[in-house]
Amino acid sequence: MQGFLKKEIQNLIKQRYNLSGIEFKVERPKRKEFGDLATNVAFILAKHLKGNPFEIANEIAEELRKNSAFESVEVAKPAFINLRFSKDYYYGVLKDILSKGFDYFRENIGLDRKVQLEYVSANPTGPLHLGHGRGAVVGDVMANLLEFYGWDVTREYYINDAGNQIRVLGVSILYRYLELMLSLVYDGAYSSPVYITPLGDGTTKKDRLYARISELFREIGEDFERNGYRGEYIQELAQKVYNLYREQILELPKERAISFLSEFGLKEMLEEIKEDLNRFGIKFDVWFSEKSLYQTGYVEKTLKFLREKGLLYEKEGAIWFKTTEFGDDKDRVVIKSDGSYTYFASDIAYHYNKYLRGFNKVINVWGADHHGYVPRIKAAIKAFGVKEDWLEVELVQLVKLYRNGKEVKMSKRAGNFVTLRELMDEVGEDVIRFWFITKRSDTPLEFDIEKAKEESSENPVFYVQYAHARISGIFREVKNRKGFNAEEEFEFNPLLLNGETELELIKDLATLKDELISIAQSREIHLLPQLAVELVKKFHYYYNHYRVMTDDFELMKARLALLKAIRTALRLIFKFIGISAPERM
RNA sequence: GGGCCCGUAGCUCAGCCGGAUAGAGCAAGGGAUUUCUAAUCCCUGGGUCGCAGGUUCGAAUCCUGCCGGGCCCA
Repeated sequence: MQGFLKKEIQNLIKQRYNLSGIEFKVERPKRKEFGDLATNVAFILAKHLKGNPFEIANEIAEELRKNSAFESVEVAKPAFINLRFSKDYYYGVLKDILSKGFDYFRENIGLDRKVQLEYVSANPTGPLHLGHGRGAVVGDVMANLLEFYGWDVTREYYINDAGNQIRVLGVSILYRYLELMLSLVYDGAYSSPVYITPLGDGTTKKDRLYARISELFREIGEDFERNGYRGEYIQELAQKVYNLYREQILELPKERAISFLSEFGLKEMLEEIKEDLNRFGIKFDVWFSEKSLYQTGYVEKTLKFLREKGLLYEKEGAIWFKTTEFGDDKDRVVIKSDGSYTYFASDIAYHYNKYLRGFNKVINVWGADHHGYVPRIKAAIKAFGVKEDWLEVELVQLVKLYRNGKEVKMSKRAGNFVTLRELMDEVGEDVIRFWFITKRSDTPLEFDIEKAKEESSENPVFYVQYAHARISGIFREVKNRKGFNAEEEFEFNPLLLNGETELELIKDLATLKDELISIAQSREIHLLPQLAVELVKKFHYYYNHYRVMTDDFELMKARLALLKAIRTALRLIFKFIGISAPERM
């Protein structure tokens, strides 16, 4: 609708004023009296033409009046142009929605270009927490929108499986495993004859187990104290290790044991993360391993590329990348003086890889604590000779959790954090998904568990879902009592929908497409819940003031048609947000 | 010390590429159902848009400084 008007005006100013490429706004005014759509084009033109805005507005209005799609075109002081579409136009929209369904709202804006979205990408060293959950929803909803609007979308999770923290995971599991073994030895689990029969040297198998446990404790104890992960999940992993391997881990040399447990922990954690995400309605097309970048020589290849461009140099035993040449405020190390690679090195390689895979656009959904990292990765991209806006970084702020009005402080190291899984158990996936995108993602989100649960009846999530359930309820009853199946296609007379609320609802539906497109383009997904609430609010009003199921069969059919169109719109928005559309509540 | 983000109703937040009387949800108070689901609807109150300047016909919105909160880096 907006697009239609915008084009009309653009043509018009080209013809009349010989201007093109003028940026102006077409929007739905806050007040009904100002019409269905309003534009500020006259203000903008006045600046270009150095003319009187009011006069220009009148000139344009005069031209627009010739178009039969508009019922009225008015100029309001200082120089707004307010338009009203004809009823026929709106009835046409309603019929279109019914015949096309979701496709009415579709438009190929992406032009089938390839876009990659990288999100979550949590280190597989612990369960997903709420911050990850927020990033997950943000990434997923963006992907849903872009996919619908004509982009060829790849959803990707980058697994940090190459760094030191994987080793720390192994150390942590080993430590807890040792604790477990120690308590078992004490509790007499190893007191069968096999273990207590003296061996040739006067010791027993049990003695040797005990000695080995003590030895390993001495070797890794300090490391664990300093860096180890403290969460309970580590104990659970240790228990799993014991169930599978019993005391066998003790027989391995220390480093072998650590790397074995690192691998074990990594696999287990990834499985859990996948399960959680699955339940949260999030599926990735690609799980991209950082380690693979080393194994396939990608990191080397990328550094070679940079070296040949003269962008690497040595200083203080380390290899540096001249990111300052591309706008960073200092150069960055890619290979440390001990010869190991930095995370930055593999990140550059990863983005080089994305570039070579031919994506037209790449969107990274990152935790906001990485914001200092953006200039250097952008620098790397510029070094590839790629335009800066090829990469879009969407920063997602923390989720502050409240319980009983008190903030729950979370730290992964200290292990006292609430996991996404726990929250899903407690308040449900739909509530979380909805709430996580009600705020702009770059500002911190406060999430009160008690509120989300206790005030469930006043919860906006249920408010919008209830509308869907109500429509479904009407359809059920109409079928039961009147024997009319509204699910099938049927003819109706739109002229019967001339109540004020009915026309407003149709207008809302007509505007919705423009709004969704705008959200997809600007990535302002926090507006989706607002859109849903606005539409649903009007629906609930309608429900309370108009009766759908009546003896006037023609009127009933027309109203059912309207409800069906609303339901289509709701389902589409729910699909984008990723929440369910319940048939009854 | 440098950089980034935020400050709007009692609370949580929209609005911010300048435009018409600054919005929504929650919370507070009052009302609505013999009818398709009351998880609903209607009405009411509530604001120095952090402060001070500047730009402009016009500023919550843009610029500068300050105050307050958060994050990153050194």
